[in-house]
Amino acid sequence: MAVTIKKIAELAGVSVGTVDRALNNRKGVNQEVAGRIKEIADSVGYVPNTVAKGLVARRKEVKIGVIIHTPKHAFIEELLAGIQAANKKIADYGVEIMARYGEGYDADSQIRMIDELVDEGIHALAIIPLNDKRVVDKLEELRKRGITVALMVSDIDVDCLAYVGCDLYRGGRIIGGLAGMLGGRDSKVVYCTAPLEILGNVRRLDGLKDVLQERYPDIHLLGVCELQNDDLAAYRQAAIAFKEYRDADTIVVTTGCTKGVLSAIEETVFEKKVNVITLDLAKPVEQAMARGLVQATVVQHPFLQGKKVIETLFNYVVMGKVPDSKKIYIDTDIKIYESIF
Amino acid sequence: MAVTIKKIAELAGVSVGTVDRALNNRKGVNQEVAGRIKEIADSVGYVPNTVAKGLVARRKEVKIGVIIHTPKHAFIEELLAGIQAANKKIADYGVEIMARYGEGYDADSQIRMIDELVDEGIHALAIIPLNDKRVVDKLEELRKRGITVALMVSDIDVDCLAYVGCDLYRGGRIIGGLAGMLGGRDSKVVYCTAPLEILGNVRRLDGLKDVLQERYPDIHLLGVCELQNDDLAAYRQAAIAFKEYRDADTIVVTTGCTKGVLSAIEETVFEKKVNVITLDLAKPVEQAMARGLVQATVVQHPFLQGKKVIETLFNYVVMGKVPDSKKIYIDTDIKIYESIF
DNA sequence: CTGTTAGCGCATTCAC
DNA sequence: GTGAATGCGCTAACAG
Repeated sequence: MAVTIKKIAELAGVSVGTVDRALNNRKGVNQEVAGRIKEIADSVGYVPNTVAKGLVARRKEVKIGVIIHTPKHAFIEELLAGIQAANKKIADYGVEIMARYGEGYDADSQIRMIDELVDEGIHALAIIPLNDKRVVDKLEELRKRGITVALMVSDIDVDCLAYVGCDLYRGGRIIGGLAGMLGGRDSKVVYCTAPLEILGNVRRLDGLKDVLQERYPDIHLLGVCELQNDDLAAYRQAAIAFKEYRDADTIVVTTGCTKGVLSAIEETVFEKKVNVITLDLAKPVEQAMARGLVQATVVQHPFLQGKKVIETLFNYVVMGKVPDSKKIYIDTDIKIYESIF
Repeated sequence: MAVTIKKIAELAGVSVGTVDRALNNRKGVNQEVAGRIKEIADSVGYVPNTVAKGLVARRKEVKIGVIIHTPKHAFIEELLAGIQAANKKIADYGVEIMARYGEGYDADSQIRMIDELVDEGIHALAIIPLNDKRVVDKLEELRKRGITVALMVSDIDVDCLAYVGCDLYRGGRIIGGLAGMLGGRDSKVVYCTAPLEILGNVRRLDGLKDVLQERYPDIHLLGVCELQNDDLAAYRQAAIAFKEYRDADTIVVTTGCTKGVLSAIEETVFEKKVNVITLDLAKPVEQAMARGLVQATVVQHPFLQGKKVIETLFNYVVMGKVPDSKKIYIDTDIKIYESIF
């Protein structure tokens, strides 16, 4: 039987109320008494019961805001599923989640959403942040107002509770490693990326470039195509680009809209057979893997990312638990045909 | 504010006790009343509060037994860490974990451990089962006695709550796919495996063979070395085997004791440069990756496996939640140099 | 068959 | 500064 505040109260010869006040550093306790209580708690190895704490927490409803300000692709759907899963788990603690979606990469619009949620009284916010000074300032402002912020999916430079998501720089390195492994030492690579307004996409590209330079100096990065997050638009842009890069033998696709790009690849006549490396595991990618077009895909576990952001915010806001690290990285893994079929 | 049994009691014009009895299908409730209560609960979308449930559960201490009957390698250490992590999370519910370790692959010894734990009054058991009829029978017996059993790491054919672990057959397929990807269509593969008393190891080998047959018919599986789970012994056995397989160009190491085998590889003069594919991410593997000996490693997330088994048992025994599936598969992923460095 | 109540461990409020 | 009491939602034991 684990030790409770009641037992500590007995041992210290005080009431549970005093123990509670002492252990949680609340005001209104004699310094000496508080010290003695803490010592006793320490010596008996007291650990507060999170379940009971949770039951109590239920009394004040907590609202967590979510802002996903990017087109809704497979990745985002999975992310949302993860958020929902976490929500289900913590609903019993009286936590409510309020989500806002937006398309495009407009900082003003993102800021408007933040303000909306603040008006609705959120206590915490999970956001895929645009890399814009105004957004940074706004998030700093929230922090000052006591609203806890967690970044997800893409990290930017702002002081907040934590960033939860993949290490995208490493993701880029892994892609680079795969390119080297599959394409050989002197292959020619074309890199397709989602818009670089999302800083994570920039970092990923950096990772790739660094690996190529460090470990595969003979690989030639023919070009970088920044594609719109829309299947048709991406298709058109990619089709044009690939004509220019006909001597490519490795194509990397890190956009959310793989479908259009994959079509463009299949319709382009390359000089040799191309290896294709993609990001995540949407249906189009699976199908392309099935028919041998895609050799490997680098997965970022969006479901887990969504689940973890909410859990992190919940643990802090409701349970008072500070995350172990400011960077909560989700693994970046590699899947091949046999991983799925 | 979510709906509680109290509110349902009000709506139905009965007491909370009756609602509790009705919703949990306990005896001693009028059929009609029970039906009405269930209807009301349904219509208002009642979801029991797991936190409150947990607090109550704390009154009767629950014991979960753990049997790890295999040498303690890095994989097992991680598995244990996962079990401990889960334990920490559920200690607040009054759950205690009692672990037993054994070396070797002796079914009698494993059965003895099971009996010991049963004598100590466990309510549930997580076990890495040996594939032996007597073990199967013993586990069936536990089930009949009302002790919930979950298998971990290696699946065998016995009716229990669930198997939690990787799909090892798929793991074998992934290894096969990697071998094909790295070694080329006509490479020569040597496969080193941990003892085949653990059925999972057999399944993994099956997966590899099937993939080679289906997708890489020209790859030649030179030989299968069943190595002991002891670094020195494995080293000696492997060194002898590799002399015979000097024309190999791909070596797969799926033993827990990679260290000995990796040394043996480095000391053997192969006819060409060999690609090495390993299992999991122990220190020796990392180091070998760093110096370019190992190209890829297939990871099985032992930490997660351990965490998940305990959570699954807990959810069933304490919270009454039946797992969604009898097979709870943990992802099998691929890591390369850039995944780590 | 049904209602009432105590209590799981903690936080909070109100007395003192 | 401190103690006592109440309640979070649920289960179990006891009363009726």
